Amino acid sequence: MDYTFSEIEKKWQDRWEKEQTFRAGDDRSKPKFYGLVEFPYPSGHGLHVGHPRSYTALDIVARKRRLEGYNVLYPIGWDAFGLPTENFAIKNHIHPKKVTADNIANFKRQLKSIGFSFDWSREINTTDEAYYKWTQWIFLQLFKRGLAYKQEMPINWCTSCKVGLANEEVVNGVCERCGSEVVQKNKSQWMLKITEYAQRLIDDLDGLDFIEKVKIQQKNWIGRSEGAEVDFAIAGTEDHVTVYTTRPDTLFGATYMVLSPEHPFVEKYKDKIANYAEAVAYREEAARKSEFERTELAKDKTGVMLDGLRAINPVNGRELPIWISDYVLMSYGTGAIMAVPAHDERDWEFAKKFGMPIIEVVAGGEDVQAAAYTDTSSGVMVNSGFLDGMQVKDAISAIIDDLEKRGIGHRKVNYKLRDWVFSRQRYWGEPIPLVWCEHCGWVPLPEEQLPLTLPEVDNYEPTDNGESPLAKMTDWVNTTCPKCGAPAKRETDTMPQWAGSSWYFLRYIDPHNSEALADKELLDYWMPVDWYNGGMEHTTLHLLYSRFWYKVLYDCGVVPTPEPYQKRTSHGMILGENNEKMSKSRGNVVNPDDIVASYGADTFRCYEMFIGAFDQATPWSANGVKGCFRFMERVWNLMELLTDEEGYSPELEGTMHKAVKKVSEDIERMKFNTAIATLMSLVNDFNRRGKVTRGELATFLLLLNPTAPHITEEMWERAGFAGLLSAASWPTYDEAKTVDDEIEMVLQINGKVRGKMTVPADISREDAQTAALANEAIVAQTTGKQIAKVIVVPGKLVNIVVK
RNA sequence: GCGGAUAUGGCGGAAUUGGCAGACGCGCUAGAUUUAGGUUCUAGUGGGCAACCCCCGUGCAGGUUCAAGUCCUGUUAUCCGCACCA
Repeated sequence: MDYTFSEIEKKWQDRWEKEQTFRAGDDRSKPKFYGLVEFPYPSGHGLHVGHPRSYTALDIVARKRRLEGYNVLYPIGWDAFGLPTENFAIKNHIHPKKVTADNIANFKRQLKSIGFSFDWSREINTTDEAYYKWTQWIFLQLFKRGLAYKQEMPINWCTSCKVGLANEEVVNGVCERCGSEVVQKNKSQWMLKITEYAQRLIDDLDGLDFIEKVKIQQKNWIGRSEGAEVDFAIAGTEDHVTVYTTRPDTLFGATYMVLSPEHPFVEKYKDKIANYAEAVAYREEAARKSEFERTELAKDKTGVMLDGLRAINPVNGRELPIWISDYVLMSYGTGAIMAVPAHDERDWEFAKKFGMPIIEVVAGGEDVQAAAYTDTSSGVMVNSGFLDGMQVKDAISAIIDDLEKRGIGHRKVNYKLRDWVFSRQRYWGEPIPLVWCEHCGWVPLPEEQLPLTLPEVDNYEPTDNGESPLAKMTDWVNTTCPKCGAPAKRETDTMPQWAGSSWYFLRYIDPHNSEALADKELLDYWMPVDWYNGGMEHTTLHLLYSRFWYKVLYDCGVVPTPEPYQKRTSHGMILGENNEKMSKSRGNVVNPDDIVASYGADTFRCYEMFIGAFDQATPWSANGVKGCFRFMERVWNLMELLTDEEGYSPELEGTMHKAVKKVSEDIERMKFNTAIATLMSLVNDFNRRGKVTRGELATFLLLLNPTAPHITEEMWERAGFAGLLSAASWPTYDEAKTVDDEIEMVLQINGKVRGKMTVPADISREDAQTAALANEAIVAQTTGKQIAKVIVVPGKLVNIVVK
């Protein structure tokens, strides 16, 4: 009988939809499982083969959990606001709303063709008014708690298109579209105070089951460092400049100071700075560079010494020259550093280039004139007054105590994490629900006026002065102050795409609620998300942003737990056949539709899981897909080997119990490739023996079902098993039956395999040693040699050491 | 630069604790079946050797150990992220 996968898959997909097989239930007495995957951005390119890697993995987990008796929530939706849609709309004169609807329809068709067990009744879309009403509501909570504020921030500005650009749209310092120069332009932007949550975002990671690299990456991104702020007096003034340093112990080694080119002192003391014009020119040059370029260590250090401005080292009264240089960033610390070239690589390079003195203050390294001595953990202080002779650790405490006593410095914890720039000068995003009133300042819209909808207009193209396209829509912009009733203007910037995706997992719980973002009791039942899988590239932005929002909602009493995701795992990228990232320009893109059409969804799902280690990048292979298709055919042909015996036959009993154990454990560890390998071996065993019993087939179909749901349902039905396979129970195994009575032990001489012997599994050390020494192969090779030692590893091997 | 990872046959990968390196799949070779084969089945397949024995073999160089893909030291190469892409 032919394996007619397209008919079979259509049949079961229709059946599941009709019977609502995968709808999350209301039975709150059952244990719940909330599995989450990152909802897609519905781009015009359609589904990428990378999406199903994540979706199939958690689909397998979700299906297994249902078979294990859990009430499972496995939802999907659309993260539909965004730049590409807006740019496509502008270019082709189609409204972004229409573009979005078309793209979603296509994505939905594709996802359905793969047979994911999503609860489609909970589908959400971040661009729906009923959805973004609550995105706006959350923003208002942030605003009311003082976590949203306005600040001048630089944006990328294309001098020719006269439009703000995303970093991605800036390629080598020029505009991606027109090739013109891009400069940094200051604009007042809404900011969210994620830094206020920095410590909690670090601390609360401890209780979570996140893969270690995610935790490490988040911690490094937040970048907590302990150090001190120290005031350096400006010579000839009452003023001082404050620096942040993690190495206050090296204060005696400071030989100059460096300010960020944007540091306010450059303006403040422009009259004292003889070469002010040169400094301004340098600052303008720096403005053209991205932060990435500026901090690159490999590049040549540049800078300008401020002629006429000098600082005084508070510990020894020495006068220090003040420089500006672009490797010092205004956005970190205080925008000013003390330079200790002997013990900091960047300072050392700078000092070498500009002939600044290098003074050793920690002894124990090589010659500091030849290279900076930075890892000073075993060093001892020298040339440092009262610190001399101390260990670095003690010196840090001693110097800070001294500075604090004198009132010119104090301990300070800094975070690399910066506040979240929340404004976008774009049309296709959530409007920010605030009104500017001359009398009252920024006034939030009353909650009953939400959602503040995006005006439906024909012209959503960028303005030529850097304002959002909404700024041109005067009917919409001009309003009255909700507080005093005077004429007022709406905020015209919109929210970034991150907004809608920062809380979407909450909406799935109660997607149609018009009174709250979700019902409290339902939140109590379903939260936290039990298992969230997504890409590593989201670790430092989306994952951190959504943890931040969730914590704010927790502080507001809206959600029941301090953390949203109990478990976070991550999948590797699928590369093109040539081992490069898939992209249109490289011509190595694989379309999921083609695979489903040629081989079926089950083969596609199976291959996506068999392709390689789940957490690692792997190239696509057309031949690999064929291999999985052959596996499906061999599975299908098992029907011809089916006998009417119930249960497992004795010769395969151990194999069956081992397979159940292996597949069950492998799915939990996301070792999908080895789970499938086990199932392939099982089919080989059935074929080798020329039959499969009903009991064996039933177990096999259950184990394969999460991976290949259609073919297994069909075979389940044809074999006459009761009900839907999706409603059956996951098989169990007997640990005792996974252990063999007899095992093969390896015999080694000096660590090299020289023979094998079959012995009872529970053989004692002594018996194993005796049997090994009596073994023919061993006797032959040990005769005439002296046995120095015999090592027995029970159940594994005997190693005989001879001289 | 900072941060995160990876390196095993011709290829994707396997090897939960240090204990038979190469499971499973692809590809390849030979044979069988088939009107045909880009179908299916059987056997073989890390390298060296005619062959058993044996020797070599997990990026590279050292080390620890009865035993190292796995642990330690050093080193090289590649990939991913870097805050307005999602």
